[in-house]
Amino acid sequence: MKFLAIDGNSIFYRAFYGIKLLSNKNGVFTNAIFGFMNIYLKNLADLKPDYVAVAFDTPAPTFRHKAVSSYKANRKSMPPELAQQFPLIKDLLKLMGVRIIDCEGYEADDILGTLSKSCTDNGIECYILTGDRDSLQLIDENVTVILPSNKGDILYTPQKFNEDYGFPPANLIDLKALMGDSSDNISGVNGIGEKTASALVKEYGTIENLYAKYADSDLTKSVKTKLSNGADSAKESKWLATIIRDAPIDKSPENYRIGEPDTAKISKMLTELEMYKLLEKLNISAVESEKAIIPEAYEPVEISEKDLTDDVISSFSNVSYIFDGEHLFIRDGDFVYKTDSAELICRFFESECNKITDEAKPHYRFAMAHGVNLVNLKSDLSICGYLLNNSATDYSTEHLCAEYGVHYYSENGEYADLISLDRLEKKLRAEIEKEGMTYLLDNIEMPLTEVLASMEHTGIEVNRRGVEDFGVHLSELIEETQQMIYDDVGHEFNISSPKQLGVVLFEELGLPSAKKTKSGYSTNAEVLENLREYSPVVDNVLKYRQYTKLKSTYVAGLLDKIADDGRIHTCFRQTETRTGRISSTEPNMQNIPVRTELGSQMRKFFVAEKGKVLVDADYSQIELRVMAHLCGDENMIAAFNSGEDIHTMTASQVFDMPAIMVTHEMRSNAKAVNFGIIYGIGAFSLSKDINVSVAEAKKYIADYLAKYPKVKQFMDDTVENAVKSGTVSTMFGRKRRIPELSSSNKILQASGKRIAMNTPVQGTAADLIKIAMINVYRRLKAENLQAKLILQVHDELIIEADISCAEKCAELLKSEMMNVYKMKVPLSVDVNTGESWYDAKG
DNA sequence: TCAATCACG
DNA sequence: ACGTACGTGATTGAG
Repeated sequence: MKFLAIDGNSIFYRAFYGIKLLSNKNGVFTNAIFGFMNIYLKNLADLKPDYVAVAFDTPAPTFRHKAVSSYKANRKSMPPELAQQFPLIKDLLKLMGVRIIDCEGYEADDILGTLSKSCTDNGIECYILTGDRDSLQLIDENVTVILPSNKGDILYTPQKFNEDYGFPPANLIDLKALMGDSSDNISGVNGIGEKTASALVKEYGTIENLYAKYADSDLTKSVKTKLSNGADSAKESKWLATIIRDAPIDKSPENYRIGEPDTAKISKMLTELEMYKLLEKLNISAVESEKAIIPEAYEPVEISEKDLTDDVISSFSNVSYIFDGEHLFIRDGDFVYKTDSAELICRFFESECNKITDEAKPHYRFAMAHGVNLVNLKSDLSICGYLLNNSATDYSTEHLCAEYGVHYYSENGEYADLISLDRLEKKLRAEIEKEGMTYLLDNIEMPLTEVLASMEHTGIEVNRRGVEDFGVHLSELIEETQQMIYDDVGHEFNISSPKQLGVVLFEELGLPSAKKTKSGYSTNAEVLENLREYSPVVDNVLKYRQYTKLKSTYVAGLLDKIADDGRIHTCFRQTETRTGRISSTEPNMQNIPVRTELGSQMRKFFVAEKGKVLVDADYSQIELRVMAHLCGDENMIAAFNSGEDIHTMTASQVFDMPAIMVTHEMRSNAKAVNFGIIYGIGAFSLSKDINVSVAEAKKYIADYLAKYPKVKQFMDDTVENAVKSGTVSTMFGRKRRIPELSSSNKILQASGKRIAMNTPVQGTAADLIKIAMINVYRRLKAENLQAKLILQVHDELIIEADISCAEKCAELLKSEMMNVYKMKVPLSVDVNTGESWYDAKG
């Protein structure tokens, strides 16, 4: 028989600090619960105990016999994010049939001490799970202590303890009696540290034995004096360090037998906490959870399978379907139709019936690859889920069902997703309507999916030879630079390892002010930039970094992604970002180098195919214009209406002088402030950015906000609103929850405020370009132009157009982007045409 | 798997 | 007193 006794407080603390802050959509924090359960479940699986107890310190401890231990020393400063999780973990454990135990006036480890003794008395194997090494004193042949750690748990048996400490576990309290423990307010013997204490314990065992013999021993005079002076303290310390083993608690192991879990309540609780991973681990399906929430949503669905035919397809009016690229299932009421025939699948996609599905982009890709149109797709549930909660990572039907309390028909086996779709869709639609996002869904996100699919499908041509040659050139540069670094340093090392590089720069070469540290020296570009004058190595390291970045991420990375048609087909992700932007992966086509001369060469290899050109258009300062529109500041609007360079105009207005008097530096500083405004400005960062004192930066910001009072008004209102509602939104109703605002952590709060200021601006700009993309896509199609939209880079769109219609496309593109929405300031668009992306960038 | 770094808007 | 601007993705080294 096995007994698992857990120090609840200690493990819970470790779990909290070991896992980044997590919360559900109501702002209830869950990271400690998650971490605790991970540790608990792992040990449960490993040990398979018959009995389990989780001991907690009493909420208002009155420890009569000893000082508070380390984590309790911090009790006053226990963050509310952790404190609020205690009742939850206790409830959860109880639901899992685990007994929670505490005892007025006793610490958790006293309870463990008592339970472990009781186990020994009853011939039961005892395992103590704790993060507190104090408990190691409880180890004996019958009692094992498990210390969880990232590298795997450490099991302390008497043998293992002896190997580590060099004496038996029972003497741990003697060690503490001598060396003390500041975190537990145990004083020990003054002047005796870990080394001496350890040696003494190894030699004498207990302090009683030590004090009986030390006077006649060959210990040094100094040690003898210390021991003699500290005799009382040693005795007191030993008593303090000794864990109590007869606390007044229920000592009968049989009363700690693991009970039956209440799965219904567990799944209800974990669903509310949005802890789906944990549900999965517990092997409790989400089904039971929403049965518990809204049982009325569940009605059994009887399904008859039929084969799909043309006649059947033409009879559809509203259906849901799933498609994995090969197999199509369609549900029409009580009937499920399936087929693997590409021809029938295309027929279905083309048919007029209204369709809902889980994730539509691949379906559009399939249709395009087969030369047909997927029409009347009304709802993509992954996108619905994204609009309702853009911080999730999983928008699968099963997940969404769990989150929104819809029955997931897992009892229908392979049809579970399919059978669940229509109910889920109704629920999500209702939520979206409630949140005012129906327009956003129907008129922006849903139509956009097809546009993105088309862009992915078309792809962009790459000059493979050019990239390869560039790679060879880079290899030469890398080789040269590397050799120069090795020569200067005097030996070889891995320049790409920040750790090794840090040692070389700051220890071997002795470069100054290794200011920034965090698990070592910081060696980022900003730090190195300031060290250039000290050694030629620094400059070469910066070069090496640039070359290797280009080589590995861009040359090698892109070559790897060129498809058989000689083009790159990136994946645009529509449910990824918190602000509403789209992202690009495999490869990321939104971070191709442009800011440096060498890097921008890469863009020469992205080309139009023969007989075509690239038409590139980008918005200038769209985010600042959105800001001007949103806040309605007359001065800022006037600056944009003047049509002059906005940063110069800003400088002119803020410094109150004619534009012609604005110096290069003034413009550049004004530009930095303009950027800062969009990000939720801070004086410190601005000062670093434009290299002035914090005080000066402060003045810049103050002057700016004084000149543009409605900007300040807008920021204040937005933040105030965000704090009240926990949410911000864009012009088109896109929402973002900001749980950081309800954190007690000031830094997180401040970050939440910046997010609140930035998201409406960045998000609205994202909405605008999405609308423009849809309009451009439709016009190219409607006007039958030999041209395709192929890339989007946040404020930039690229069309590959037949030379014959390039001019028309340029006009169309510019006009659709400029006139996408009537704003209080004009939207300015620069458009250029060229053979390559490099050329088309003006 | 995570941290550090750096590419983009 | 604290840490220090918003949003992404890919690669590398190291645990």
